[in-house]
Amino acid sequence: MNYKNICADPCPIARCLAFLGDTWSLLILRDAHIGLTRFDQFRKSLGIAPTILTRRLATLTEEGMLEKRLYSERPPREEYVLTAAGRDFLPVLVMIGAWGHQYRGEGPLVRIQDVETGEDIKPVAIDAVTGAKIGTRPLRFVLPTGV
Amino acid sequence: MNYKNICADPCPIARCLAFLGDTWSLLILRDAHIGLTRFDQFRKSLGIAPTILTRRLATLTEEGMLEKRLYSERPPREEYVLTAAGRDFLPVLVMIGAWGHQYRGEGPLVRIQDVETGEDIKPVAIDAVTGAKIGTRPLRFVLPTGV
DNA sequence: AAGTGTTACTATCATTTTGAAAGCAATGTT
DNA sequence: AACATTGCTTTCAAAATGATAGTAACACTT
Repeated sequence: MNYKNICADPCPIARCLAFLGDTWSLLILRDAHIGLTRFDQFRKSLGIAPTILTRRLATLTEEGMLEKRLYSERPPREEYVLTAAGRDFLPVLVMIGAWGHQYRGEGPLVRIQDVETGEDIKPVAIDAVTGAKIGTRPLRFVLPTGV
Repeated sequence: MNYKNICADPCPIARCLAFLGDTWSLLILRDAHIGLTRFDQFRKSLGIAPTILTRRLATLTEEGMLEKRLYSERPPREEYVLTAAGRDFLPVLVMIGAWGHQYRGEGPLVRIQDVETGEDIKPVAIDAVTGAKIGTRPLRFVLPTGV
């Protein structure tokens, strides 16, 4: 299975992992949600080699998670800001964090707070149709008809 | 940043990506949730090289997402089944799928149905404290005290 | 009993990706 | 004029990945 095959895969999870399935992309998105926008901010935060960072930022931009924005004309400088699609990825990061909190929670841990209440959030994924927590009712993965 | 550093990272997201940040691990977990358990099932489903599959299954087992179970004594044969931690990862996969459905939804797509109602689920991540959808209220990432 | 099939791998080696270090371009600052 | 800042690119070694072939342990069939 190569990149092209994955993109044509009818599974929406596979389509995401086609460009997010690597060591850095999700961490870059995490940092973007924290508020980082600039090349050197990402580089210092992650300790990532600049070659790789260039490539990842380019991919995330092509895939519509980030967009470049000129923040200085002289000298010309660009930063990377989240698009609507990138912002809508937050629930995924939050759910990953919730899992990590439960199963990899030893030692000091970053927490996510609601700014207004000042309390740690308790992320839960539910099915809006039934209102049930995901995982409490049996689910079925359905292939598209005619495949 | 290397593997060890990531594991010691106080961010629960980073701790997950330390062992899930690659092309295959999350796809293997997806297939495990669909019901696959055997080496050749994963291999055929994903088109992954057996060398890599061996390594990924071993890592996922070490990290407590899967466990080996003997399903035949003669000949000795083992399969890989989800642990509680692996099952609790479902919300993450579902949220990734929801994002992919919204932003990579062209063409025929796998859908996730509630078995009892027979309807497609509509996954939403909420904060159980405020009841608000994640992304509708400002959040803050808080470093552990004393760091 | 010999040959064939099944399943879960391992061995080998070429290709691809990653990573570390240094350097560069365009400019502001002193 | 010299140095600092920022967003990269170049170079090359090291590590990961992938394709192909093969193996081990057995069951089943003829």
